[in-house]
Parts: sequence; C-alpha cells; structure tokens
Amino acid sequence: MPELPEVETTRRGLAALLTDRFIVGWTIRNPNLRWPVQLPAQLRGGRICGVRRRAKYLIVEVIGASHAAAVGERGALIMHLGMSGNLRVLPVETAPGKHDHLDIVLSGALLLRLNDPRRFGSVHWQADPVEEHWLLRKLGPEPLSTEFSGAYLKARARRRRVAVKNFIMDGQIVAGVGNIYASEALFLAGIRPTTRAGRVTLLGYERLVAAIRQVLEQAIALGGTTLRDFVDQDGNPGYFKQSLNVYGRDGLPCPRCATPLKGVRTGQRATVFCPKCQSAQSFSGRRC
DNA sequence: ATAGTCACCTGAGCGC
DNA sequence: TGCGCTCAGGTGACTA
Repeated sequence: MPELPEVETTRRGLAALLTDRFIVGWTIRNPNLRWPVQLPAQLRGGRICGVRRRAKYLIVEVIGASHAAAVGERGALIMHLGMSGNLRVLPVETAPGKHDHLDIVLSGALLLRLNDPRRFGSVHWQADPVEEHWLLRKLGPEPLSTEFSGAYLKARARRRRVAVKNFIMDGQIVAGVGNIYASEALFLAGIRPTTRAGRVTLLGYERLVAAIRQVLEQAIALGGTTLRDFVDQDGNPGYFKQSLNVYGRDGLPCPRCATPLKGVRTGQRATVFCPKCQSAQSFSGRRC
C-alpha cells in the first residue's frame, strides 16, 4: 500500500495534470469501496484548483462552475488508496481493466482512474471547509510540520502503555506514519518498537521525530517504496525499497552491526528490529 | 480513556 | 496443477 511518501508521490504527479481541468462526468463501476461511493451532481462542471495531501488522504480541490447555484462553491474529493489503490491519469478512451472502480472524466479527453484490488480505499465529497470531514477532523499533526516535535510526542505519551510503534502509527497522534516508515524510523532512532510509549525519554522522542522526518523525506525523494504493486501516476515504481534497513528483513543481518534482525508482532502488524542496535532500555536512543 | 481485536477484500506465495 | 493456509503498505468499529 501507499504510505505517506507514496501518496505524496502520487499527489505531485496528479497536481500538474489535474489542476485547471474541468470535471466532465464520472463512472462508478463498483461503489463498494470501504464506504459506498456517491458523488453529488454539483461536481459536474467543477474546476480542479489544486491537489493537497493530509495524512494519506489526497484532497482534490474543486470550485463549482456549472450551475448558477454552484458557481464559486468550493469543496473537495477526499480520496484514500487503502492498501492497494492507485490513481492514474489516462486518455479518456483507455479501456477499463479489472479493479478499475472509478473514473473521473476530465476536460482535455483525460480521465482520473482509481484502481484498487482490495477495495480498502475510499472516495468522499466534502464541501468547504474540507478539514471538517469526519475522516480528517481527528487527525494529529503532519509529521513534516513544525508542530510535530519531540516535546509534543513526549507530552502525548504521558501514561500511555502502548508499544511506541503503535503509538506513532496512531493517526490521532501523528498523521500518516504507516508500518514501513514506523519500523524504519525506530531503527534509525535506535528505539525498540515494543518499548512502552510512556517510557521513551524526551531525547528518545527528539531522535524519533528527526528519524521519521528523515525517512519520509528520503522516501519521497525516491518516489516512495514499491513492494509489489505501488506505481505513481505515471505507472512508475518507487525506489526506496533499496533503502529499507529492517522492514521485510526478518532474520537477515542488521545493516549496521550484522546481528540477525528479529521479527515480532505488535498490534497485529509485522515488526522487525535489531535486538542490538535498538535498545530495550527506557531511555532509548542509543546505538551500537 | 486506553489497549487489544476484528473486520473489510483480493492476490501472491508457500507447503503439500 | 490445485488446494488450503498465511500474509500484505490501512484504519474505523467494537469489546473489555
């Protein structure tokens, strides 16, 4: 699935192609995504004025232009790619394939096509203010924003007994940190994923915040991580997989100290760490 | 409020 | 080649 860097990669590709196009219509071949897909009539004729990202949601901003009543009315398509989704901009005549659930037909003889085998993705319409949508309302700060800091995490972690890995994957704590990058960031910060969130020190959280930023920024620069099926809007894979230190490397040597990496499960998710480099001590942050 | 589990769905990979 | 099992990049809803 797409995590934040993959969504950001998709966003960058889409923004250039979608901005200033008009929505001519749409075809919903299978509305049964995570929530039933329903698009309002007022969307027709709207002009796309930008593509933003919030957590792993893509926000396609639309300004009404068709009917007198809708002119100037703003809103957005809020799209999530789930575990297996991808969005492409294609010539309007491109025949749909398996799992092509939704096309948004655009001016310029193009369409925005959503493909999602597992159908864990979603598409919603929300009139302004878009941030008031129930899926976005409770999200924590963006990990690449200045609001996200070691002090913030330390404060939120007070009395929390969950594993720190689950803690940073909680979208209400910080938005958009998924399984790959949580694992990678904890490795870079030298913190054991199973450490209880309340026991990580301020120094540990400062290192963790720096590591999260580093790993996300580097992954975005490389076009994201392709494990099996992620492609950006041009159909290209991401190249961050070569940079993974621990994710998917259970039993293989630690890239730093060669100790075999250990795999466990925390919160139903596969978790891999180096038993030597990632300290089990509460004041984590140490490296070997 | 918090922590843990379940659910949604398809496809790939593995052992037999 | 086929069958059955496990696992997968997410995340809201439930349960204690």
